[in-house]
Amino acid sequence: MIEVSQIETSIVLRGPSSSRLAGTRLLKSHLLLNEERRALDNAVSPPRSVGAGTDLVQEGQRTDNVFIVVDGWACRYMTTSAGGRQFPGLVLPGDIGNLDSLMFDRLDYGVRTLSDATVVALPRDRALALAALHPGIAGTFTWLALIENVMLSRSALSLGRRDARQRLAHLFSEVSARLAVQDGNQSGFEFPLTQEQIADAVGLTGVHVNRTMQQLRAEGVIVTRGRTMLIPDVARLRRIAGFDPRYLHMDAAADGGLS
Amino acid sequence: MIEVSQIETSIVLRGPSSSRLAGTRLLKSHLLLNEERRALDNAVSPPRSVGAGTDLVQEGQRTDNVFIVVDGWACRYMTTSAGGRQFPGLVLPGDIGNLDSLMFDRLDYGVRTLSDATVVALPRDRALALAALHPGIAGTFTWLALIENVMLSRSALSLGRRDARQRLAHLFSEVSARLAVQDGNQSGFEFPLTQEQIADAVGLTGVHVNRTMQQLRAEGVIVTRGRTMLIPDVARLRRIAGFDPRYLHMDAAADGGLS
DNA sequence: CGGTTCGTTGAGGCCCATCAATCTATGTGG
DNA sequence: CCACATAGATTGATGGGCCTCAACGAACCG
Repeated sequence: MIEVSQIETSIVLRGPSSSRLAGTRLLKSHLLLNEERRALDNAVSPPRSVGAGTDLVQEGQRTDNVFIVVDGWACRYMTTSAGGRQFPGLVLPGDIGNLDSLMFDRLDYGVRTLSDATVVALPRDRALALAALHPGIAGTFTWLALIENVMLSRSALSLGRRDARQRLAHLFSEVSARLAVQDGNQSGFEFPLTQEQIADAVGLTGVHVNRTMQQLRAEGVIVTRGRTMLIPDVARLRRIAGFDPRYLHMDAAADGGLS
Repeated sequence: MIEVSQIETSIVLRGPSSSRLAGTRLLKSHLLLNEERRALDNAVSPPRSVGAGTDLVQEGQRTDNVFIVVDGWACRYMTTSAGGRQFPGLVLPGDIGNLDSLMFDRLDYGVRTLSDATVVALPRDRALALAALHPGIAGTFTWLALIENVMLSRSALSLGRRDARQRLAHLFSEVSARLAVQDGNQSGFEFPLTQEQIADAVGLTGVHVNRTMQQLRAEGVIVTRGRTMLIPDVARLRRIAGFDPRYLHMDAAADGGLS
């Protein structure tokens, strides 16, 4: 929060509108020049507040906007014809909901808020125009897409080859790792997902998620109080999950980047 | 094949070396100018022939090259600490094996050939330099990354919410759809995967893949002869799989793109 | 205080994993 | 040309992890 207001004031000096993308993963890209950051910020719509459970984009719908969830949680969701639902990804505060809309006019998943959220829209044509003009912006888009790739690949390993206990441990590991970058390194964090929604994220049933989380609680691996989760021993959780934070590429400086 | 030789000759006129990327998905990008196509072709290493089962990049290894599988099949593979193996993606002829290496110096998966293959390497620094210089190349990289995103997301739905029969149908649907673009629309195609490898792709056991494929054969959904597969009724297969080819974004012209 | 959402618990069953053996095709050396 | 080895496909028996169905409890809310 402190960091956010700092960024806001520093940008207010430059343009007529305060920063709408402050704290966003897009703006945090190390590939961006400050000038490009400002250009992105100006290209984006005014923030909109939406309630939990509203569709930013419906499954299979077409859209011309890339939605950035400045605050709050959302999910990408898909459904089978039989009614099964799966979240291919969670959208955490500051994340982009539908980067695919940068290139494709139709989305094969939907984006829905899981909590009250404030959202900002980046029109595709403006995004593409900026990318064509600014190499840093273009590089940031691939960078963001590749990070999602990494998370989706790891998720495939979980869904395909891990049991319920490990899948849940992996989900909690990933979420805590992704949040840690934005919130500083706390061991407790907001986790607004319903058990049913957790089930949709890890490919299980709500009932089984319940039983498995009870087991994890009994072991002391996780502590839940209301909608907040606390992980007493992150290393242990990660050991259970087989989770290696090194491949999340959150600290971009450690990677090759533009070199 | 006809198309390939056309591209070759048209490029031979321009540069000293014949096209190394002909027929490759990278070169087929609709975002590319011919000048950019030539630049990419010149940035790439000479083709190398490798046998089946060789690692282009080992799991968790660092590399400075993006490998393009000009011919033959490969897979991205990951393993759990318990020894479970999962393919987050198949690399078909003309596909890029490790696009992630464009931005990250360390890969969290490995890339291994599934058949004899000829491979070409694109050094990261050269790729990034080209991307910074040519908007079409930069856009192509995001486009490729986003396509992989789509496939990974659909795979997540399969792994999380579909049974063995549907998963196999989905795999065969996707492979046939991806191949159709390159080979013309045939109903039969080379499918060099072992049943064990199919199992690694869909998150099942080799034994169960065997039984389920027998069922699909008995129903006449698929016909296998040696390493070639034939799908008598593609529509039926796709119905079983819940597969919608519209979201594969193979015919790029139909999409928004650069507009 | 009735309704709704979400968490929890129990019973029963199925899909798929596991283990292990057999069969077939292919290749190799003597 | 045959004995042998190996990789991959096939089959059977058994068990377990997770699903399904169903009910109940708890928290929240107008």
